[in-house]
Amino acid sequence: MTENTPFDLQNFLPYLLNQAAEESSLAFQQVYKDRYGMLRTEWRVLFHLGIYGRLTAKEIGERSKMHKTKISRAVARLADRRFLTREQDDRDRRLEYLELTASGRAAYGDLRGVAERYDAQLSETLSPDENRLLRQALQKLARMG
Amino acid sequence: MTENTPFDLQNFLPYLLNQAAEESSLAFQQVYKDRYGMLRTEWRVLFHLGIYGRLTAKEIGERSKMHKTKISRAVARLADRRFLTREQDDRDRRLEYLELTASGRAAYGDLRGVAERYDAQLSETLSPDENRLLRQALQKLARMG
DNA sequence: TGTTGTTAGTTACAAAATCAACCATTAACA
DNA sequence: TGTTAATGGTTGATTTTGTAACTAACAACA
Repeated sequence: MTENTPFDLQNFLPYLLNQAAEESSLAFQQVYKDRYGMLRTEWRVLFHLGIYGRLTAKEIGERSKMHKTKISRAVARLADRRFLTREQDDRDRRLEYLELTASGRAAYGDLRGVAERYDAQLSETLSPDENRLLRQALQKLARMG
Repeated sequence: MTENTPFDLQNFLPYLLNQAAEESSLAFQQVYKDRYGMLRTEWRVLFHLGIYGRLTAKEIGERSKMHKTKISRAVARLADRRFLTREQDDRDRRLEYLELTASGRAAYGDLRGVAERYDAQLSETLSPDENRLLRQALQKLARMG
Protein backbone atom coordinates (compact mmCIF):
# COMPACT_ATOMS: atom_id res chain seq x y z
CA MET A 1 0.00 0.00 0.00
CA THR A 2 1.37 3.41 -0.98
CA GLU A 3 1.15 6.54 1.09
CA ASN A 4 -1.09 9.04 -0.63
CA THR A 5 -2.06 11.58 1.98
CA PRO A 6 -0.44 14.86 0.96
CA PHE A 7 2.17 16.15 3.33
CA ASP A 8 0.94 19.24 5.16
CA LEU A 9 3.82 21.65 4.82
CA GLN A 10 1.96 24.46 6.53
CA ASN A 11 1.77 22.33 9.61
CA PHE A 12 5.36 21.11 9.71
CA LEU A 13 6.70 22.79 12.82
CA PRO A 14 10.12 23.92 11.59
CA TYR A 15 8.47 25.47 8.54
CA LEU A 16 5.54 26.93 10.39
CA LEU A 17 7.73 28.35 13.13
CA ASN A 18 9.95 29.96 10.58
CA GLN A 19 7.05 31.54 8.75
CA ALA A 20 5.63 32.92 11.96
CA ALA A 21 9.03 34.12 13.14
CA GLU A 22 9.75 35.86 9.88
CA GLU A 23 6.37 37.49 9.59
CA SER A 24 6.27 38.64 13.19
CA SER A 25 9.72 40.16 13.17
CA LEU A 26 9.28 42.25 10.04
CA ALA A 27 7.70 45.27 11.68
CA PHE A 28 10.21 45.36 14.51
CA GLN A 29 13.10 44.97 12.10
CA GLN A 30 11.85 47.99 10.22
CA VAL A 31 12.23 50.07 13.37
CA TYR A 32 15.71 49.11 14.53
CA LYS A 33 16.96 49.20 10.98
CA ASP A 34 15.48 52.52 9.95
CA ARG A 35 15.93 54.26 13.26
CA TYR A 36 19.41 53.04 14.22
CA GLY A 37 20.79 51.22 11.20
CA MET A 38 21.09 48.07 13.26
CA LEU A 39 21.11 44.43 12.28
CA ARG A 40 19.34 41.65 14.14
CA THR A 41 22.55 40.63 15.86
CA GLU A 42 23.07 44.19 17.00
CA TRP A 43 19.73 44.85 18.64
CA ARG A 44 20.12 41.54 20.40
CA VAL A 45 23.47 42.46 21.87
CA LEU A 46 22.08 45.89 22.76
CA PHE A 47 19.15 44.31 24.57
CA HIS A 48 21.29 41.86 26.47
CA LEU A 49 23.41 44.68 27.79
CA GLY A 50 20.35 46.85 28.43
CA ILE A 51 18.69 44.13 30.44
CA TYR A 52 21.57 42.47 32.26
CA GLY A 53 24.08 45.31 32.39
CA ARG A 54 27.81 44.72 32.11
CA LEU A 55 28.56 41.43 30.33
CA THR A 56 31.37 39.81 28.39
CA ALA A 57 30.89 38.66 24.82
CA LYS A 58 31.04 35.11 26.06
CA GLU A 59 28.19 35.65 28.50
CA ILE A 60 26.09 37.18 25.75
CA GLY A 61 26.81 34.11 23.68
CA GLU A 62 25.65 31.78 26.43
CA ARG A 63 22.42 33.64 26.95
CA SER A 64 21.55 34.29 23.33
CA LYS A 65 22.98 31.18 21.68
CA MET A 66 24.47 33.40 18.99
CA HIS A 67 27.81 32.30 17.56
CA LYS A 68 30.82 34.19 18.86
CA THR A 69 31.77 35.61 15.48
CA LYS A 70 28.34 37.17 15.13
CA ILE A 71 28.70 38.68 18.55
CA SER A 72 32.23 39.87 17.92
CA ARG A 73 31.13 41.73 14.80
CA ALA A 74 27.98 43.12 16.35
CA VAL A 75 30.00 44.38 19.31
CA ALA A 76 32.55 45.98 17.00
CA ARG A 77 29.85 47.86 15.13
CA LEU A 78 28.07 48.95 18.29
CA ALA A 79 31.39 50.16 19.72
CA ASP A 80 32.15 52.09 16.51
CA ARG A 81 28.85 53.86 16.83
CA ARG A 82 29.46 54.57 20.51
CA PHE A 83 26.55 52.50 21.76
CA LEU A 84 28.82 50.56 24.08
CA THR A 85 32.25 50.62 25.66
CA ARG A 86 34.70 47.77 26.08
CA GLU A 87 36.85 47.42 29.14
CA GLN A 88 39.50 44.76 29.66
CA ASP A 89 39.52 42.63 32.79
CA ASP A 90 42.81 43.11 34.71
CA ARG A 91 42.74 39.64 36.17
CA ASP A 92 42.13 37.85 32.88
CA ARG A 93 43.11 39.98 29.94
CA ARG A 94 41.24 37.77 27.50
CA LEU A 95 37.96 39.08 28.90
CA GLU A 96 36.33 42.32 27.91
CA TYR A 97 33.44 43.79 29.81
CA LEU A 98 30.87 45.44 27.61
CA GLU A 99 28.62 48.16 28.84
CA LEU A 100 26.13 50.50 27.18
CA THR A 101 26.96 54.18 26.86
CA ALA A 102 24.35 56.84 27.51
CA SER A 103 23.29 56.76 23.88
CA GLY A 104 23.30 52.98 23.96
CA ARG A 105 20.92 53.10 26.89
CA ALA A 106 18.78 55.66 25.10
CA ALA A 107 18.53 53.45 22.02
CA TYR A 108 17.75 50.48 24.23
CA GLY A 109 15.04 52.37 26.08
CA ASP A 110 13.48 53.46 22.83
CA LEU A 111 13.57 50.04 21.19
CA ARG A 112 12.44 48.34 24.32
CA GLY A 113 9.33 50.49 24.32
CA VAL A 114 8.72 49.65 20.69
CA ALA A 115 9.19 45.96 21.46
CA GLU A 116 6.76 46.04 24.35
CA ARG A 117 4.08 47.78 22.35
CA TYR A 118 4.66 45.51 19.38
CA ASP A 119 4.46 42.37 21.48
CA ALA A 120 1.23 43.59 23.02
CA GLN A 121 -0.11 44.24 19.57
CA LEU A 122 0.81 40.75 18.41
CA SER A 123 -0.83 39.32 21.50
CA GLU A 124 -4.09 40.97 20.57
CA THR A 125 -4.46 38.71 17.58
CA LEU A 126 -4.57 35.75 19.98
CA SER A 127 -6.86 34.72 22.79
CA PRO A 128 -5.45 34.74 26.34
CA ASP A 129 -5.33 30.95 26.32
CA GLU A 130 -3.58 30.85 23.00
CA ASN A 131 -1.11 33.40 24.23
CA ARG A 132 -0.26 31.53 27.36
CA LEU A 133 0.08 28.17 25.74
CA LEU A 134 1.89 29.54 22.71
CA ARG A 135 4.63 31.08 24.79
CA GLN A 136 4.88 28.07 27.03
CA ALA A 137 5.21 25.73 24.08
CA LEU A 138 7.74 27.96 22.37
CA GLN A 139 9.86 28.05 25.50
CA LYS A 140 9.90 24.28 25.56
CA LEU A 141 10.89 24.07 21.91
CA ALA A 142 13.54 26.75 22.27
CA ARG A 143 15.11 24.97 25.21
CA MET A 144 15.26 21.58 23.52
CA GLY A 145 18.90 21.80 22.45
CA MET B 1 8.02 57.48 37.96
CA THR B 2 10.59 55.46 36.06
CA GLU B 3 10.05 52.04 34.52
CA ASN B 4 12.15 49.50 36.33
CA THR B 5 10.69 46.13 35.49
CA PRO B 6 13.29 44.31 33.39
CA PHE B 7 12.26 43.58 29.87
CA ASP B 8 11.67 39.88 29.35
CA LEU B 9 13.56 39.12 26.17
CA GLN B 10 12.80 35.41 26.37
CA ASN B 11 9.14 36.27 26.12
CA PHE B 12 9.30 38.78 23.28
CA LEU B 13 7.51 36.96 20.49
CA PRO B 14 9.77 37.80 17.54
CA TYR B 15 12.77 36.70 19.59
CA LEU B 16 11.12 33.67 21.11
CA LEU B 17 9.72 32.52 17.79
CA ASN B 18 13.10 32.84 16.22
CA GLN B 19 14.79 30.83 18.95
CA ALA B 20 12.21 28.09 18.71
CA ALA B 21 12.36 28.09 14.92
CA GLU B 22 16.12 27.87 14.88
CA GLU B 23 16.34 25.19 17.51
CA SER B 24 13.61 23.08 16.00
CA SER B 25 14.97 23.18 12.50
CA LEU B 26 18.52 22.17 13.35
CA ALA B 27 18.02 18.44 13.25
CA PHE B 28 16.07 18.54 10.02
CA GLN B 29 18.62 20.83 8.42
CA GLN B 30 21.30 18.31 9.25
CA VAL B 31 19.49 15.73 7.20
CA TYR B 32 18.76 17.63 4.01
CA LYS B 33 22.20 19.19 4.11
CA ASP B 34 24.20 16.03 4.77
CA ARG B 35 22.11 13.72 2.69
CA TYR B 36 21.45 15.91 -0.35
CA GLY B 37 23.63 19.01 0.04
CA MET B 38 20.52 21.17 0.00
CA LEU B 39 19.85 24.61 1.43
CA ARG B 40 16.66 25.65 3.18
CA THR B 41 15.36 27.29 0.03
CA GLU B 42 16.01 24.11 -1.90
CA TRP B 43 14.15 21.64 0.27
CA ARG B 44 11.27 24.08 0.29
CA VAL B 45 11.07 24.21 -3.47
CA LEU B 46 11.46 20.43 -3.57
CA PHE B 47 8.59 19.99 -1.14
CA HIS B 48 6.31 22.38 -2.99
CA LEU B 49 6.79 20.40 -6.17
CA GLY B 50 6.53 17.10 -4.34
CA ILE B 51 3.25 18.10 -2.76
CA TYR B 52 1.54 20.13 -5.46
CA GLY B 53 3.13 18.69 -8.58
CA ARG B 54 3.94 20.81 -11.63
CA LEU B 55 4.23 24.49 -10.68
CA THR B 56 5.82 27.63 -12.02
CA ALA B 57 8.37 29.56 -9.97
CA LYS B 58 5.78 32.27 -9.51
CA GLU B 59 3.29 29.86 -8.01
CA ILE B 60 5.91 28.58 -5.62
CA GLY B 61 6.55 32.15 -4.60
CA GLU B 62 2.91 32.78 -3.88
CA ARG B 63 2.57 29.70 -1.74
CA SER B 64 5.86 29.95 0.12
CA LYS B 65 6.27 33.71 0.36
CA MET B 66 9.88 33.31 -0.67
CA HIS B 67 11.36 36.06 -2.79
CA LYS B 68 11.64 35.28 -6.48
CA THR B 69 15.41 35.53 -6.53
CA LYS B 70 15.69 32.90 -3.83
CA ILE B 71 13.41 30.64 -5.82
CA SER B 72 15.25 31.30 -9.05
CA ARG B 73 18.53 30.27 -7.48
CA ALA B 74 17.10 27.25 -5.70
CA VAL B 75 15.48 26.07 -8.93
CA ALA B 76 18.74 26.52 -10.84
CA ARG B 77 20.62 24.39 -8.34
CA LEU B 78 17.95 21.71 -8.21
CA ALA B 79 17.91 21.60 -12.01
CA ASP B 80 21.71 21.30 -12.13
CA ARG B 81 21.51 18.31 -9.87
CA ARG B 82 18.71 16.79 -11.92
CA PHE B 83 16.12 16.94 -9.17
CA LEU B 84 13.71 18.81 -11.41
CA THR B 85 13.05 19.67 -15.05
CA ARG B 86 11.96 22.98 -16.52
CA GLU B 87 9.53 23.17 -19.42
CA GLN B 88 8.49 26.33 -21.14
CA ASP B 89 4.83 27.12 -21.64
CA ASP B 90 4.04 27.42 -25.37
CA ARG B 91 1.25 29.88 -24.81
CA ASP B 92 3.25 32.22 -22.58
CA ARG B 93 6.93 31.75 -23.03
CA ARG B 94 7.73 33.69 -19.88
CA LEU B 95 6.40 30.78 -17.85
CA GLU B 96 8.33 27.68 -16.99
CA TYR B 97 6.71 24.64 -15.53
CA LEU B 98 8.81 22.88 -12.96
CA GLU B 99 8.44 19.21 -12.21
CA LEU B 100 10.38 16.74 -10.12
CA THR B 101 12.42 14.05 -11.83
CA ALA B 102 12.44 10.50 -10.53
CA SER B 103 15.38 11.28 -8.29
CA GLY B 104 13.69 14.49 -7.18
CA ARG B 105 10.66 12.47 -6.16
CA ALA B 106 12.88 9.98 -4.39
CA ALA B 107 14.58 12.74 -2.43
CA TYR B 108 11.22 14.27 -1.62
CA GLY B 109 9.82 10.96 -0.44
CA ASP B 110 12.81 10.39 1.75
CA LEU B 111 12.84 13.86 3.28
CA ARG B 112 9.10 13.88 3.70
CA GLY B 113 9.39 10.76 5.79
CA VAL B 114 12.09 12.36 7.87
CA ALA B 115 9.96 15.47 8.28
CA GLU B 116 6.94 13.50 9.39
CA ARG B 117 8.85 11.53 11.95
CA TYR B 118 10.64 14.61 13.17
CA ASP B 119 7.45 16.58 13.54
CA ALA B 120 5.91 13.73 15.49
CA GLN B 121 8.94 13.70 17.71
CA LEU B 122 8.70 17.42 18.34
CA SER B 123 5.04 17.02 19.14
CA GLU B 124 5.85 14.56 21.84
CA THR B 125 7.50 17.24 23.92
CA LEU B 126 4.13 19.01 24.07
CA SER B 127 0.73 18.09 25.41
CA PRO B 128 -2.10 17.59 22.91
CA ASP B 129 -3.63 20.89 23.97
CA GLU B 130 -0.35 22.70 23.61
CA ASN B 131 0.11 21.17 20.21
CA ARG B 132 -3.26 22.16 18.91
CA LEU B 133 -3.13 25.69 20.21
CA LEU B 134 0.49 26.18 19.26
CA ARG B 135 -0.13 25.35 15.64
CA GLN B 136 -3.30 27.37 15.55
CA ALA B 137 -1.58 30.41 17.00
CA LEU B 138 1.38 30.07 14.67
CA GLN B 139 -0.93 29.91 11.67
CA LYS B 140 -2.52 33.16 12.77
CA LEU B 141 0.83 34.85 13.23
CA ALA B 142 2.17 33.54 9.94
CA ARG B 143 -0.85 34.82 8.06
CA MET B 144 -0.70 38.33 9.52
CA GLY B 145 1.07 39.93 6.56
C1' DT C 1 0.52 48.41 -35.76
C1' DG C 2 3.19 51.24 -32.12
C1' DT C 3 3.77 52.76 -27.75
C1' DT C 4 3.55 52.15 -22.88
C1' DG C 5 3.05 49.28 -19.01
C1' DT C 6 3.28 44.60 -16.67
C1' DT C 7 4.89 40.32 -15.68
C1' DA C 8 8.13 35.98 -15.06
C1' DG C 9 12.41 35.14 -14.29
C1' DT C 10 17.61 36.10 -14.21
C1' DT C 11 21.79 38.48 -13.12
C1' DA C 12 25.16 41.66 -10.96
C1' DC C 13 26.74 43.70 -7.02
C1' DA C 14 26.63 44.75 -2.16
C1' DA C 15 25.59 43.16 2.50
C1' DA C 16 25.64 39.57 5.74
C1' DA C 17 26.25 34.90 7.67
C1' DT C 18 29.25 30.82 8.06
C1' DC C 19 33.41 28.26 8.93
C1' DA C 20 37.98 27.57 9.81
C1' DA C 21 42.16 29.27 11.08
C1' DC C 22 44.22 32.36 13.94
C1' DC C 23 46.27 35.39 18.33
C1' DA C 24 46.92 36.24 22.86
C1' DT C 25 46.24 34.80 27.25
C1' DT C 26 45.41 31.64 30.96
C1' DA C 27 45.15 26.79 32.96
C1' DA C 28 46.95 22.17 33.87
C1' DC C 29 50.29 19.58 35.25
C1' DA C 30 54.52 16.74 34.33
C1' DT D 1 59.30 26.18 35.41
C1' DG D 2 58.23 24.26 30.49
C1' DT D 3 55.18 22.26 27.61
C1' DT D 4 50.63 21.32 26.10
C1' DA D 5 45.88 22.22 26.12
C1' DA D 6 41.95 25.22 26.61
C1' DT D 7 39.64 29.71 26.40
C1' DG D 8 37.99 34.49 24.79
C1' DG D 9 37.91 36.82 21.08
C1' DT D 10 39.18 38.36 16.16
C1' DT D 11 40.09 37.83 11.25
C1' DG D 12 39.84 36.14 6.40
C1' DA D 13 37.92 33.34 2.86
C1' DT D 14 33.80 31.43 1.18
C1' DT D 15 28.89 30.97 0.84
C1' DT D 16 24.41 32.81 1.01
C1' DT D 17 21.21 36.48 0.98
C1' DG D 18 19.24 40.98 -0.34
C1' DT D 19 18.39 44.78 -3.54
C1' DA D 20 18.09 46.72 -7.79
C1' DA D 21 18.49 46.66 -12.33
C1' DC D 22 17.82 43.99 -16.22
C1' DT D 23 15.84 40.87 -20.29
C1' DA D 24 12.32 38.78 -22.72
C1' DA D 25 7.68 38.17 -23.38
C1' DC D 26 3.02 39.54 -23.17
C1' DA D 27 -1.11 42.99 -22.51
C1' DA D 28 -3.68 47.18 -23.27
C1' DC D 29 -5.13 50.38 -25.98
C1' DA D 30 -4.55 54.63 -28.82
